[in-house]
Amino acid sequence: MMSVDGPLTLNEKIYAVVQRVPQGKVTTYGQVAKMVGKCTARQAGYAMAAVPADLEIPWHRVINAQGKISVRSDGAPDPRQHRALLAEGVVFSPAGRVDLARYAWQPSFEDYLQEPEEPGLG
DNA sequence: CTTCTGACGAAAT
DNA sequence: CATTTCGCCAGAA
Repeated sequence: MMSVDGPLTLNEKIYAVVQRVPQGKVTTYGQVAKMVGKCTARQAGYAMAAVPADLEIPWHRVINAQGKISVRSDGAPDPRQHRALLAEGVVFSPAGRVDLARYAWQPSFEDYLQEPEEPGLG
């Protein structure tokens, strides 16, 4: 079991959101961060870099706001991420970018762990 | 305990 | 479009 200081650690919240990204769709670090709530795109990136091999997180569906696969410390993007997306039907432009207007995941209100803004409930 | 490193994004210049 | 600044979690040594 993982130790937690609250219901979930920040990374666990991020993983929970990424797990909701459907096949054939992509999301961005910034989008994940907003859905998690108190989180930044940077944190989402850190979390992706720390995805436990135990968990089955569709981390390959998380790309940057430019619609491109982010490079790792290697200096180049992981080819496995590119292949995984192609296998799901995600199309890349000649520049190696994904059309976010077409493939970006459109989450429902319930997909959010924490409302990013006043939902108007109270 | 300290130090280092690691999948980003928005705004200003 | 390129560069700079800020944001500030988690694991390893």
